[in-house]
Amino acid sequence: MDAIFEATIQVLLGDGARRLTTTRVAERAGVSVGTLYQYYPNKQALLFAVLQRHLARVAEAVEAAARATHHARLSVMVAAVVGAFVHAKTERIDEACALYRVASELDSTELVKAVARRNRAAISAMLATASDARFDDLALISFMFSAAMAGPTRAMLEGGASPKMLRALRGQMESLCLGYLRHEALPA
Amino acid sequence: MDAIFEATIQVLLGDGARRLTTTRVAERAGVSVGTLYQYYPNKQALLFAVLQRHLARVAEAVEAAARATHHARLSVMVAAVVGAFVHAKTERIDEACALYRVASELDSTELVKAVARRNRAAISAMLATASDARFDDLALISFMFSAAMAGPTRAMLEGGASPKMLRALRGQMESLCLGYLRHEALPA
Amino acid sequence: MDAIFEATIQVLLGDGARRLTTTRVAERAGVSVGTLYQYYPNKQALLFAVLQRHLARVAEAVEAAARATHHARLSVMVAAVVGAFVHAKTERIDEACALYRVASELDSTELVKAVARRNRAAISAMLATASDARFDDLALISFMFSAAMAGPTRAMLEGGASPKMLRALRGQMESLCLGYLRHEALPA
Amino acid sequence: MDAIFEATIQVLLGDGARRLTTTRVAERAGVSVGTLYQYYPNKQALLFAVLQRHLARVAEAVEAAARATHHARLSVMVAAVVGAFVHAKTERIDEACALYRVASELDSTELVKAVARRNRAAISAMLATASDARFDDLALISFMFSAAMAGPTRAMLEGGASPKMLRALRGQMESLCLGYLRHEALPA
DNA sequence: CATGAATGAGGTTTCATTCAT
DNA sequence: TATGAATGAAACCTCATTCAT
Repeated sequence: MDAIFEATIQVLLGDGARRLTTTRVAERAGVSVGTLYQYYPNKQALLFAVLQRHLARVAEAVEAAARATHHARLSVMVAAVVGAFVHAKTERIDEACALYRVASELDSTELVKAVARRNRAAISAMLATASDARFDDLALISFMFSAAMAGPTRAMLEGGASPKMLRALRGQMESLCLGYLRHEALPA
Repeated sequence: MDAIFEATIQVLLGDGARRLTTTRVAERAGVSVGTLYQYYPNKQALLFAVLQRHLARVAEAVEAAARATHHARLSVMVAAVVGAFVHAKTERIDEACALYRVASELDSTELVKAVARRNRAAISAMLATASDARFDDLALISFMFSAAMAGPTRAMLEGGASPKMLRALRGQMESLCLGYLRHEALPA
Repeated sequence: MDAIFEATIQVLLGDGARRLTTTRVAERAGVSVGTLYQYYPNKQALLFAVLQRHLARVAEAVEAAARATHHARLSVMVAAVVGAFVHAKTERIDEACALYRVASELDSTELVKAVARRNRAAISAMLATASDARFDDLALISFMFSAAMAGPTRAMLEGGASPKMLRALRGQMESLCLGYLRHEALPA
Repeated sequence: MDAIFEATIQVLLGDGARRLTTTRVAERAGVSVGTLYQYYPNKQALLFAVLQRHLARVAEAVEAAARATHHARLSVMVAAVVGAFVHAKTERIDEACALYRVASELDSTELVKAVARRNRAAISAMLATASDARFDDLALISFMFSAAMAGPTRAMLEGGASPKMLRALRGQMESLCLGYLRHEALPA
């Protein structure tokens, strides 16, 4: 049920990860605990599902942006991917923010890794077709690219971003990533 | 007591955040729970202390590196700060890794913010003296600098870094940060 | 419905008494829980019914055998009753086995007592007509007779009877009961 | 703690197996649930321990009686073993009675089998030395002997034995077992 | 009649914390 | 000061039962 999903995020934000109990989530969702357990076999499964949906959305956004800019110039690629990433993370800013707090409660390592792989694959494929640059170790470079987007985003969300900074974020991240890629591009 | 400190990290790494109980920590430390409670008034305080020590170390390393390179060129500054950051995080790699897992158990936001401020202040002060560049919004730029270091480091530690990547990390991070700063430097 | 009956026994055997839930029984029976509750007002009633049918069958077998051997000799009586008892218990060996596990879940004392009374009454009436023996305290003797049959049968079913022992059981039980009755018969 | 032991039996008798909850046991024992769980890691372990102590006592009584009558005559052996068994079961009649109700709640099959083996071994060893009888299949015969004691005892305890019957039980059981053994003894 | 999602009381278990020794 | 048994609130989860469809 979708109400349970939303309730989980709300409780996470309102009460914190430590106060997130199945009972509280059910209450907030307006259902009984029993009902919650009919949809999710246990607490971990619930959190896992919430995290998964969020990560999947972000990954899809990145993949779409990457696919759409194959064969473009670096600056276009970076603008597209960074834009998609920031937008996906920011669109449901509460969700993203809340989920940083559960990822560690959870055996989510595999899930996080899998999504990270997906992102890197999309980025690698994209960069390989750049019209104005060529790269040596695409695995390493796409890893850095991803991490370079994740770092400031996380810092911003966790820090309680000021509106001004949030607006500035996208431009700065483009600068960060583009600067890096140009620095690492093989000499023509 | 220092044994309690170490025990906390060991338990965190061995059993995970969910299994970290005061009794288990005391056991691992070779003392009784009662003793543990004589040093730390409650579980949160213990975790807080552990997190604080780690963050303080990193902050000190960054501050020292930043102070040492006042008036130097950008590339020297970046090399120093990135080197100090990576070294501090990597030196006690288990500790760093373990602590990512407690941040959520804890109302550590304030602590994390405070340390982040410290880092940014040090970096701002440093960048203001760069011999070969000048910047407009130092607050924003030092924020991005910090976040650009944190992102790949975290990704690497959480992902179970391969030795090869770990070695490559430092160079890549220099590239990332230096590329960014040059891109953002005001035209001479 | 008979499917519910069978399902109950299957669940009991397959999953144990602790795992026997109304939902599981309904599922196994291929109906919905709601339907189950239209046939049995509650879980106890279901178990009660299953136990009752089993006990009734055994009692009927014993009664028939007893009635059929009125006025016969002791050895004939014992052979008939033991044979009927063992056959009835063994015919649906899974059922018998399963039911030992619910007796405690259930306030079945009264039911068990009532059936025991029925068995003893039939046996008493039979023994009173033995052509070659007379007894003093028929209530006591028929109690012992019943219990002497029940003991080894239960031990065998609960212990997971080896085929060899199962075959031997009937002869041994005749020996047990006949030896007892002859020992207790009043001197002619 | 012994209070928990006793409380378990009392709750079993007073409230029935279905009402036996860890909370209730702790309450009755005058301790907190937490304390209960410091002595027994879970509910099953508690019940298991109670059952085990009872069965061990009975087995010890049977073994002692059997050992003490090696080389005696059958009638002496039977009197000793039956006497010991009935006494052990009757001494703590409430305990014995209560335990019939948990044995099935529990994965006690192995325990029960092990104790049964112990009893049969003791009885076999004893019977092998009888001065006035020899037997063919001692495994089978000791199985029947044990079961012949268990049957009436159980029937009596479960049925709510009348004092008169309880007194008569021992004599009747001797008669039952002795009659059987004589019937099965090989011809001299 | 049949269904099965929803309910929620109640069971088991954990664990931060205290305090008498 | 150190100990660790005792505490009990509170978490997770189950499952008999109901009732709108």
